[in-house]
Amino acid sequence: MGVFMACEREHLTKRIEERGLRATEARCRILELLHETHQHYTPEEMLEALRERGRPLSIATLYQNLQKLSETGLIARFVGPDGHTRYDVNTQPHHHLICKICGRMVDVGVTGPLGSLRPRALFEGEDLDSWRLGEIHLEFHGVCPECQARQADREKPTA
Amino acid sequence: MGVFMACEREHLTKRIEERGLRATEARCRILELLHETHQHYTPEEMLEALRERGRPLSIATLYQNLQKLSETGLIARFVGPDGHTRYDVNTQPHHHLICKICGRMVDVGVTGPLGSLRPRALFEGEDLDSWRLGEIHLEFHGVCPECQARQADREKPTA
DNA sequence: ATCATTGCAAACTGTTTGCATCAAG
DNA sequence: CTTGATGCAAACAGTTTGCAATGAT
Repeated sequence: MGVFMACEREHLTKRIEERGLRATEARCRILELLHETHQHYTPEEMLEALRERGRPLSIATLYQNLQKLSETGLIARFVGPDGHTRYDVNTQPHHHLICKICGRMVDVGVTGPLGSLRPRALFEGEDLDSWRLGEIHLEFHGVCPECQARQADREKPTA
Repeated sequence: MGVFMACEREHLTKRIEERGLRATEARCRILELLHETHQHYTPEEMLEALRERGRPLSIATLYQNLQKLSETGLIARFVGPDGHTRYDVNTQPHHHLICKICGRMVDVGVTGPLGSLRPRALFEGEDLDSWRLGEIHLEFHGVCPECQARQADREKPTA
């Protein structure tokens, strides 16, 4: 990973400047963090992660940059099921796989007959047929490998 | 609707007391609002709607009651795609149909082969096979009949 | 020299809490 | 009369903004 960091930095600089923004330290470090980890950080978590990786950012600068980066389409803002605002480097449409134990969220695609799913009315008098339908966004819920292992640990020792 | 209001009130009272809460005016009025409209109100919107329907609730009382009602399972709290906390009388698992113009959200079921959908990894080294998969939650995005009409109005007059 | 960016502090929004008052069983 | 509910005001968390200092072109 460290091997192509310098090259990454050049690439990032280009992508940032293409959008008419100055490629400052702060912006490069934010994008690096997101690209390297594929995680969906909250601003608070990002602040912490950036602090650990070297000199910290001011909270105002972080928010200002998250705003610029997302309004120029370099990152995507969304609100997780926990209600916290999070950011994703993956600006392509995609789905989410969410661990119901630890809350970890992974970007995924989908295989299967997505196109044949249709909404079905739950209340009388609701006219779904007149809606013009578009994209479907999926949330897969499950338990991640790490949390399965943790559950297994908790059961076996006593057996 | 007004016909079985009194009966509704009795029914609500019973449901509230079953959960060990006192069936106060405030609680009945909150549940009535949600049951009658099937809407997904934010606290702010609820305050406004309740004000219009008669004597207003204090904001603290509203929040306190939304907390009690959702922690006892009488209503469900969730965070909409706009990031606002919303409440739903439908505590059964269900999906959402969302108008991408006005943001209106309708509870729906689904028809089609939901069970044959599988998440697909988007990054190398991501091991989805070891996840234990559970429920899938769908968000159908589209344009509601009202917004389609509004769009049509905007186009035709000039033609 | 100019204009974007930074970062402090203050403002603001949505939500929760402490507490005195009030009302229901 | 005891316990839960109400509602004001204060506290709080997350986010945005005004503005002076700084940095990049």
